[in-house]
Amino acid sequence: MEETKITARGRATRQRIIEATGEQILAAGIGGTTLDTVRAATLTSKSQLFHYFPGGKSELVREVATWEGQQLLAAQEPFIHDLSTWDSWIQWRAALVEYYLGLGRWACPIGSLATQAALTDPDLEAFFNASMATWRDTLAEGVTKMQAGGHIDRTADPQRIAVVILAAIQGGLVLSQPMRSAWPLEAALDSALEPLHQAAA
Amino acid sequence: MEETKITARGRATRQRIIEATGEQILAAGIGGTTLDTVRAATLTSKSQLFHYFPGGKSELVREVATWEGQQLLAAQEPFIHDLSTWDSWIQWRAALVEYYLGLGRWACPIGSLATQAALTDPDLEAFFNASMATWRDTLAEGVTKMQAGGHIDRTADPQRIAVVILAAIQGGLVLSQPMRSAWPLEAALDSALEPLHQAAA
DNA sequence: ATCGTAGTGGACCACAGGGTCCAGACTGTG
DNA sequence: CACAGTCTGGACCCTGTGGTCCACTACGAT
Repeated sequence: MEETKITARGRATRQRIIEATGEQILAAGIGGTTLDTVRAATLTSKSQLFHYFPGGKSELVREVATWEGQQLLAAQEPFIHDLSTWDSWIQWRAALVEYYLGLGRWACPIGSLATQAALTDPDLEAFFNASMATWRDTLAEGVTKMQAGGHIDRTADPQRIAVVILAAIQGGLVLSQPMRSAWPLEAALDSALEPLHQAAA
Repeated sequence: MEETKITARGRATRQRIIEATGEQILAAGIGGTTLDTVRAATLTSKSQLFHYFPGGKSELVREVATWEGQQLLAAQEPFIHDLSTWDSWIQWRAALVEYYLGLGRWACPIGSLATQAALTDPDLEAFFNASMATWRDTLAEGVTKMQAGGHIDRTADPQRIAVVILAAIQGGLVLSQPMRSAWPLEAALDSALEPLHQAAA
């Protein structure tokens, strides 16, 4: 998509639409989010929705996904690109939980979006795969640093540990959502980080 | 709901509808499952759908949820009601993975259903909460047995361990789905069971 | 045999919701 | 100022889909 001319005003409107849609999806799911409710929430018109997202709802959802993905990654900075010490891991964990807390809803924007639409939208599935892969690789990188620093067992597979941590996050959120409490997420996450802690201490 | 008269033939049709709907939901999500596709797959008519599920689609989905819930629990028998030895845990784990494998799709019928519809259907959310609670309690019971048998640390909180295990299952499935492989699930699950193993060995 | 009830078929309805169109207002650049 | 292109409003269309209705059949009981 080579960018067609877009003014500051236009960009703001577009962004407003994306964020409002993201909130609605988080609160009511993709199915519970209609173009009409988005239109109402953003004080826009149908034509604007299609002006900025010619591909319609599916394109809008994909844009929301990339936006939320950026937010999620940004929230973990700068710690996620360090992770060379146990203390850095602690800070990363705190920042992540803080991010989810700020959403006001115990759900991963990316994860829940994926489980809802990946079945029917191949593009979205690919995006989800890519997101998870880079996230996983970044964590694995941190594990490798810990190994290099001699803090933990060097024979362990960083990729595997990273996957276990991600699974703990996603699964923890699944349980936190109905319980409306952070503790399942924190318990799962801490448990997954335990091996790193044990060895580092 | 006092049961109205229902013959064997009727019960069979009803069950056929439930199972077919379950498969479609697992494959295409709730949104991707319409009454028409269910009708086609089961060779029934609209009127039958509403004859057996007067509450319409939402009632049908709830019935599917309870059915899948029963299946999920049944698949873990008899091990899940033992769990007094490490060996029993091993067998339980194998049975569970086997169950998910048999679905042909790396997703938890209960979990994915919940993340899709719990937001809009309070009844379904309550059902999901109840399912998770009993599942969790049953696992916690097993942990308690391990503690009583002196296999593991008695100061650990069984409920917490149970939640961590459930989170590993749900999260592992989230990652297994796009990767189309059992290993994320198995890695997450084994990692969560590690504490039990360590002490039991 | 007949009668009542469960079971079935399929036409039909209503409406939500995604998507289209066009006219008009705003904006910034020559 | 003029004009080109962006931005916006809102009426409109149309398909998909949940849900209703009614007539007809199958079948068990008395």
